[in-house]
Amino acid sequence: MALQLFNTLTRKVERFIPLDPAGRHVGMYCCGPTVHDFAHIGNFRTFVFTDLLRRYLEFRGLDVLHVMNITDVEDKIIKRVHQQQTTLKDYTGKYEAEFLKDFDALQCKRPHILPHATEHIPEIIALIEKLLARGIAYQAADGSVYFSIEKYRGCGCKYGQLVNLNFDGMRVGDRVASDEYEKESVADFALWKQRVPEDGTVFWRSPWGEGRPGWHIECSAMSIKHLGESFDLHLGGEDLMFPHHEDEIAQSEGALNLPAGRRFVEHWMHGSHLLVEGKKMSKSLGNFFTLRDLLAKGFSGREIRYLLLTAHYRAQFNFTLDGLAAARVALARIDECVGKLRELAGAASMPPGPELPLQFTKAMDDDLNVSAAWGAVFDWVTETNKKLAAGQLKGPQAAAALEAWKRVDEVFGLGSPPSDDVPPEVLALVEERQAARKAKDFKRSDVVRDQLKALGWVVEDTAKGPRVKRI
RNA sequence: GGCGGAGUAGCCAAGUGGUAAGGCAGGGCUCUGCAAAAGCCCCAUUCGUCGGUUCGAUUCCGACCUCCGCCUCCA
Repeated sequence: MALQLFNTLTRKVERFIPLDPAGRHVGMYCCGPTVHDFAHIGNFRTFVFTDLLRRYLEFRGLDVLHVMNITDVEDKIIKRVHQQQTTLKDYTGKYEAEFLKDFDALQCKRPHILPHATEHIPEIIALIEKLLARGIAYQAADGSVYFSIEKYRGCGCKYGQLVNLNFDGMRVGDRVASDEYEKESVADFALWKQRVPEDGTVFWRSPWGEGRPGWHIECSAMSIKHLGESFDLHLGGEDLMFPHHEDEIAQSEGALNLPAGRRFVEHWMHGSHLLVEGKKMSKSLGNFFTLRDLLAKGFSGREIRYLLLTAHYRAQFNFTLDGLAAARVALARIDECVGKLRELAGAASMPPGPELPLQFTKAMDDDLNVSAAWGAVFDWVTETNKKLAAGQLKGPQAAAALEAWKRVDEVFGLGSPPSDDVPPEVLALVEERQAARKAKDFKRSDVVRDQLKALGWVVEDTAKGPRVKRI
């Protein structure tokens, strides 16, 4: 079977075929964070999804160039920079660093390129100039430059590729109507915003005067620069479909005037939102968790990653702490099994057992069906545990099983659980308990076990002696 | 109002025109001094509701109900 992925352009699951004639290189652009505040785990759901896709493409032998932008200029940022009397760079630098820290904690692979909007002003200006030259953009009386959807359509281009648009049926927000009245048409959007006093020190020179880029143009400029005029994959959260991605297509295809049959992006994919108590997690509703909130509750980045990876990317997913607790237990089951294999395998080295990777690939080829993939993993865990319990696994077989898991985990990216550094006082208690057990003083040994529990450790008596684990 | 998505056991969640994967929780047993871990067994005659097509539908079609998202900054 071949890899199939859902494409928002066609609303169908399609065979994924790279543009590269050799079928090897894949260009992948992900809409990254706007660094105006701490990101919440709803935001990170999308990044974990893009990480999963990248890793799976690599697992399938493709050579992925992964680009994720950092939006470091935007209305909210400008407002806060002004309020806090700081500079754009200081303000966004802080949140970018925090973002990347969380990104790493969730064990996402760093994109190969992390372009910043503010570092691509010349490319943005050049793109707008192309649109003006083609007559698709215009400078309005307020000095800002807008994209004309009417002119764009007049060029034979289609506006409304990702969503069905029916402007008559749309509820045009008050904000759009009152705020940007200089536009020729309500649906037109800003490419370059004329500088206003509230912008403070945040502005760049342009052929149209001082100002700053509109929201959508940065992604067009940066993706074209780093991935070319036509590339394979563009990803983001479902809320970006409209207007952001629709406008990106319009700007890019409008400016590039691509030959017939070619398009800006071949394959668009959108991750569904994370919900909290059945509602969208968002800053404005205040019902969000940041990664640091969850870390403070004692959960690890890898447990959160696991939870986010158990839901299909196109399914809305209701985030709850109960769900996270259940995920912790499920993950521990895998860890327990893999840990035993690791112990048995020792230094033995074997090629991977074929069954798990085969079932895994079958599941993931179907538009990243992670539920089926986890089903394969847990079937494998049960099988492996059975063999372990029966003493049927020797070093080489354990090594082969372990290698199979490693292959799969290159995609899931869970890695090993952090190894426990057992404090001396805990070790002392373990020894004391063991001595009591030898002396058949079980009352005493149970008291010590309770003491260990109070310290946050469980002790397991195995054939090879006692073993402690952090609770 | 327009557009899109979803309703499967206590919870999470796959799936198929031929009779329901997996995880968590729960119950019983084995192992254990007792536990833990692991193993074995049990846990949806049923897939929002009502119709239709069919030999047969949870899976296809229609209507309805409910929920969510987008249409406005937003992953």
